[in-house]
Amino acid sequence: MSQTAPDPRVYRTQQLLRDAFLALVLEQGFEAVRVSEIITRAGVNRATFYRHYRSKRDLLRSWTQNVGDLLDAQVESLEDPRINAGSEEYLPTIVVTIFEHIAAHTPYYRLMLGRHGLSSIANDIEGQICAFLSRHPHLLESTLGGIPVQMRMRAYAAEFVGVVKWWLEQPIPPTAQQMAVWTWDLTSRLELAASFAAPRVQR
Amino acid sequence: MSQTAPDPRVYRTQQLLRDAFLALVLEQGFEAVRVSEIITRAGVNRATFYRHYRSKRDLLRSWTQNVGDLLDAQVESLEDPRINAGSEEYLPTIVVTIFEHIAAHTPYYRLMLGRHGLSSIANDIEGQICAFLSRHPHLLESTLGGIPVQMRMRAYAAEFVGVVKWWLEQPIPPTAQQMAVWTWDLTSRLELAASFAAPRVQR
DNA sequence: ATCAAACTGTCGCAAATGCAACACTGTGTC
DNA sequence: GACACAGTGTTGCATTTGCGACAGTTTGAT
Repeated sequence: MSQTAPDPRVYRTQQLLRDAFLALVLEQGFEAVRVSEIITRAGVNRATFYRHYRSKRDLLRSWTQNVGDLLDAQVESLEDPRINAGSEEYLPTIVVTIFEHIAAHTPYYRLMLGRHGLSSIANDIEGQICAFLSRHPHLLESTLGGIPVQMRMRAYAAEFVGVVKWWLEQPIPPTAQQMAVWTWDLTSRLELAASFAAPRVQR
Repeated sequence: MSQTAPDPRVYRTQQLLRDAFLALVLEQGFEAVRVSEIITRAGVNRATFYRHYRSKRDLLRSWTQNVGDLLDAQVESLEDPRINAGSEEYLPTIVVTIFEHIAAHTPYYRLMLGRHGLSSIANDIEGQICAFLSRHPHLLESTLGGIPVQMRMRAYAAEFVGVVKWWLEQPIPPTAQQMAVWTWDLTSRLELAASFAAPRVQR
């Protein structure tokens, strides 16, 4: 997991470049954006840009990387991700944490998943989610009616991305807590349905 | 007129420091704000702060200086400040320019003139306006019923600051153009009243 | 009065950034 | 093809900023 450099100057310039990049992509689309435009709007020198990134695509990769690392770090810092978050029903804190993470990075996720953004990246994000699930196996029952774990991860990832897309479109979005509850309910129902259906599939 | 350094880094840090300073003064008042807080919130190093300013008061002075210089530059660039700005009645472009300038620096002026800001600075600003009027004598008739020019400048300055304060308080403020028209009307009426009253005062 | 803690202001050195110049690539025009 | 033109990467050197350490000052508690 690559650490964001602790030097405030680095943080600043990267932030400036990302802000400029975000605005430009929303205005013109990813392909049309030029490095020159990014650095002009960010007020950053060309040489500085290339000291951080090799291209605009690399900027995007790096951004995704960092946001992902942040989520990982946040999750790692949880004492026990399986513990109830305080609501009456059972609900792992990790689910709430994830939605809070998205809320904290709304601009990024709106860019990546929104209708006018880089929705082509949604696939990558689903892949990242699968990787995330692999790193946190306690989120899934280890076996469930013989359905391959990989397939279940893909199903959950797609479902999750869809829900998040919907969330990001809401003018008055529900809280992260509320989203976590609903999403957890959904997931449980999926698992339940699968556990009923599985025997028949297995014959 | 001190120039703002052309180096983007300088511009950045000064902007960061001003933003942090503005927020902190509005939260706690000028006296309570500490240099440590400013630099922490701005994400700027202590040494850097002192390379630019000698104290928080100096930061304020410098900011005022810069905003004033900007206004001056804008006015200097006008071809003929006396020309009609496009409305049907006579209205010097310089008046519109001034209100547009204030609109462009609303945060600054709200801080300086607002109820919860540094209203103690209003005096300094009135002084600056007088100096500004001195540098642009075409804004005043050279003689008017024997009333000392200095006194008339003070009157206009006070009236102007009062109007601007009102403007900055409006939830849906009138446009700069509209403000210019109204203010110009007011001023004209002042000059007119004076020209009637003056003979009697002179005996 | 004394002491600790927090804040202020300054210093030298390390790291990041800006700048100007350069070669290189594509792109369209004649 | 020849050409101008705009955009891409790279390099050496100047400037700005961050960092850590330091001494002096203010503040507040005992």
